[in-house]
Amino acid sequence: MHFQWDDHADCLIVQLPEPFSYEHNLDYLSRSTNECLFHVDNLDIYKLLRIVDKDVLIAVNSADSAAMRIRIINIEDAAQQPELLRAVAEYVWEWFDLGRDLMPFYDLVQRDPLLGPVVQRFHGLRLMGIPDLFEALSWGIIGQQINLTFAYTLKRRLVEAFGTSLVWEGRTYWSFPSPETIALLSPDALTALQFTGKKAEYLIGVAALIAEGQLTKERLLALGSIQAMEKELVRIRGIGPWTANYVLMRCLRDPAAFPLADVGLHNALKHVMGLDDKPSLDTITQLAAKWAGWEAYATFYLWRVLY
DNA sequence: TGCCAGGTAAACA
DNA sequence: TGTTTACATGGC
Repeated sequence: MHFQWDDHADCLIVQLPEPFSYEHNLDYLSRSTNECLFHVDNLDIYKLLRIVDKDVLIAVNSADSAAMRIRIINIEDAAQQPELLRAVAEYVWEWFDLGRDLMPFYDLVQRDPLLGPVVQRFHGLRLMGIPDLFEALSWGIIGQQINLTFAYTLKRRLVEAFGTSLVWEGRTYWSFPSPETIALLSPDALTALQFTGKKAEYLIGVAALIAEGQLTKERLLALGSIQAMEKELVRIRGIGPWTANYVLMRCLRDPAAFPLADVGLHNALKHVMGLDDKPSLDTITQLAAKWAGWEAYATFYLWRVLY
């Protein structure tokens, strides 16, 4: 990771890899007008980060294609805090998956009749992540078996009820609730927000595991293989194969993670294949064999054809 | 207005 | 081990 503080521009500079399309990433981030965890304003992305008990409001921009500029809005002497700068740069680095070399993926699928046109159309798109494990698991659980529009509504209710916020120039910025906060809730507090009883239990259970320190990104990553991580995640009540792979894909950053049961993936394949019905799981498994090692990226690119 | 939604656990055969 | 059903509610 390369980053430096630019005194003249008063912002953090993170070098961008090739290929990288800020526009395609921004399009992805703009897909819901009901997103509550960041705010896209023209070419700026505003986001509130929690960095060791401090609320840090950042604005990300990429005016030129070679670098990302990150303003740290609410902290006067950010330049004097190297740990803070590093934490911010690392967050953005993970969020945009800047450490990934995309060329092996493109080499693998550019001649694929299904994926070839898709990767060409969204060239430079990165798999936008959810670096925080609790947020990633929560978003997965929230999204189970409901439409995305409603999922965004539920997330907003959760965040606005239990998250932390910062007001800046008339706009309120939110960060995701801490697992410690959610672990202490009774299911009633979540069913009141229209969570189902089960999802309320799942979410509180996961929050407790993380709050107690039993479940961490580091522990999962230390297991080494994707199979071992998936097995460990699926042991947790409320986390099935889909959620486990969703989290492996967007948080643990395994490019071979594959949420096979994903309805969005099914509909995207139906669309690009020109089918009348969604393809069967067997058909998808056969197709995905050609994307081996890059199933997560294939899935993420395919989602883009729908929204 | 009925079917569908970025599934999972639990019951059942 | 593999299949079926309840969950629960909003969106379109």
